[in-house]
Amino acid sequence: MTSINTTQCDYTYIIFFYTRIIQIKRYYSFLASLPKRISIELHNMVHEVTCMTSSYLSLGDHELPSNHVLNLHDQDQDQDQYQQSLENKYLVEVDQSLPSLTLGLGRDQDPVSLIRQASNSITSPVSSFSNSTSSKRERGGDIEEVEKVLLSKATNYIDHVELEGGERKKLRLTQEQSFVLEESFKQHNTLNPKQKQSLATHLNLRPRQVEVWFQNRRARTKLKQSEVNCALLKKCCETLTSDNMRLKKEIQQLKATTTTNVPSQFYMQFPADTHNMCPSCERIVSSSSNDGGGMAKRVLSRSPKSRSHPFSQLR
DNA sequence: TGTGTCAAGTGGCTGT
DNA sequence: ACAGCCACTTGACACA
Repeated sequence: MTSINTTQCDYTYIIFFYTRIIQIKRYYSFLASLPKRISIELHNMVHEVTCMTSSYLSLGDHELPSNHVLNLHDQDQDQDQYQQSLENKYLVEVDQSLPSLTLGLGRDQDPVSLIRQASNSITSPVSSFSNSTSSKRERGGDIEEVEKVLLSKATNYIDHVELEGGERKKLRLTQEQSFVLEESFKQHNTLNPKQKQSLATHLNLRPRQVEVWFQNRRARTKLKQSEVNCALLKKCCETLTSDNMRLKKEIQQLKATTTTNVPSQFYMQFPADTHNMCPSCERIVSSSSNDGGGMAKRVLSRSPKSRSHPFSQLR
């Protein structure tokens, strides 16, 4: 229906749109099984591509209404209508600079600038909603990269069909998805690319989403662990404080006793009645044993483990 | 309405 | 240069 003047087209430019059309068709077959509302979104996508390419894209049995088929001569009018209709629907990221053309390349636009425009309208492949462009995962500019980005973009339409007025909608994982991810996390808390890809395929998520889930899950685990450690340290601190108090009292008592009954040169040979081992660090803090050993002796017989500090054990 | 949770964005660091 | 990870942050959402 639209005549394509290939002499004016860069081959890259053709490949770009052709790739996108194929991807959308691929997604359409998936979406065909989903509720009508999702299908509406797909038609919007198709419409977008139609706008961009000015060529009619057939979707098998689900053909677009005739008013969705663009004509080179009424693009501007149709563009306005399209923008208007988008505002009433659930579509994401309506780019005002949506390329109005075109494989036919009329007016004063050149293929290179158009393809740049199209690429710029595509946000980060890792972001479902953000318009920010600073992601370091967005590197590369060849067709293969563009293809990946487009694929991601198409997926975003599926993931976020609930979007209204361009607002960001939070993705909630289903119980099944969470369960599978949890089970996987129990087996290995990091993923290699193959595992990531297979999980993503199995759960119908993007690999990036699986990756993010694992990152957040590791962070949660770490946070929980540090809370446990904190509680443990608090307990240890309380024990040490009370031991310290008791020791001070006992020292005072000892001083009082020894100064009256025993010559000072025998101080070190007193039974170490008031020392025992700290359960965590195994340092001698006090004792209630009557084994007859002196404090010096007990300190010397300290376990080699005492070199490791309780705090380090908690790490 | 305040708060907690969680998916996702961002920037820095590190290993290859 | 790039990928992967982490710490920190943001924003949507659920719930009391």
